[in-house]
Amino acid sequence: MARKKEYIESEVIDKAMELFWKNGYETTSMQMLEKQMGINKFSIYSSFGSKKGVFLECVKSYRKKLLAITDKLKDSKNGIEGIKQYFYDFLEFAKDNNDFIKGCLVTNAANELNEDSDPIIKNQLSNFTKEIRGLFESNVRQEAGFSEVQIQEQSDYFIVSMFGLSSASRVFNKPQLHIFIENIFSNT
Amino acid sequence: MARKKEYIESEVIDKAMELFWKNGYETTSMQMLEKQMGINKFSIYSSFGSKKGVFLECVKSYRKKLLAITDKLKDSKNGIEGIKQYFYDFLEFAKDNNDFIKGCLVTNAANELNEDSDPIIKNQLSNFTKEIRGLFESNVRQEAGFSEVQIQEQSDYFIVSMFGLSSASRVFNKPQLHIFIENIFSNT
DNA sequence: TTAATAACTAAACAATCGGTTAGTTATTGG
DNA sequence: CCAATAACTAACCGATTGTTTAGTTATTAA
Repeated sequence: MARKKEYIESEVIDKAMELFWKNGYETTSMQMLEKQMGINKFSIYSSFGSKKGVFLECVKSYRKKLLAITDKLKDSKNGIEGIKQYFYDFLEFAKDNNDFIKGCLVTNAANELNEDSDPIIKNQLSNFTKEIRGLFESNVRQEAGFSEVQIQEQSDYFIVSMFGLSSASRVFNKPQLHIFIENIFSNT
Repeated sequence: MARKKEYIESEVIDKAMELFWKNGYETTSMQMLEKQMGINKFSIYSSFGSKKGVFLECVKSYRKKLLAITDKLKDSKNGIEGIKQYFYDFLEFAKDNNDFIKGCLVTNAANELNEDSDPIIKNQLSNFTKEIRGLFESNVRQEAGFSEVQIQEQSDYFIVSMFGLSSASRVFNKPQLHIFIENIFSNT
């Protein structure tokens, strides 16, 4: 019927993901995406429609990759200790080939947001954050003696710590981030 | 001799600061700066040389404004309790007219950084972070029973929490951020 | 009053932004 | 083998990026 695609969409998305992860949304240009994905603009636009389309597809793929880690968190009956393990697993997940810790793709992008940001992207990132928060909540709930209010407080605290871990990775090195995690969980 | 400037440099810098604070470095354009500062490109360039020049001047001014809060932290003999107060003071400092919490100008900008970022900006932001960390350290040192290693760990923990507070402000509201602060200090 | 100086306006600069499109190349069913 | 179809290349789009510059207006010392 017609010519075959010379690339696999899921593969080029994972390549694009690296860029968004490292640089955020705005700083990543179509030119950079062309180079990194190894295909040209036409192919990118015919496959994903727009830059936003590429990004949202990357978020989807990122979410999928995170599932392996969050599944472990979901299945663990270790309560807050399970969350701690999640933070360590996440740190491994979030580093590139040079041990540079990229933080969380989603929280990095969330940090770019302001009142005027694209509502679709805003919504996607917000939903993602809520999803993780829900996982934290159900784990905290396993712990004895917490009221429903305290459970929410603790979960939000862990979410905010995740943000901190993410932003701090730009300034701190890996051992320091490990100290950070130890400190987060030192009072539980 | 010649015509007088029709603006005061420190005043237009403070106006520019609002933009960088809210939007970060990249997203803030010269066009936006012109409008917000109330002067045109020529004046901006003749006063500050470049966009980078404007930004670095903003960081300087931001640092000055923060001094009022850090001075309180420096003079307090309340140890970690003093740091807690600093976090609350900072939260007040970091909100705009609509109660939107902008986070920290410096940590917001730090979050944009990657390996390829401008080394001058990178350095300025890193120095700033170190300065705050130093303040935290001297406050933690006031507490009894901490080893030198523990003092550094605690200080880094507070710095990272500051990052978290900053990034999280994009997603959370003010009451939740207050809960976050309470949680940070609940184990001390 | 006038010449010198500096701050102003506004248009333009090359480069890049995200996005499109005309024309060519490869694949496949009939 | 050939027409139909879709993926490719590459030039191009208008808009915007940070930055510069030519020309005008205001100020002041002489």
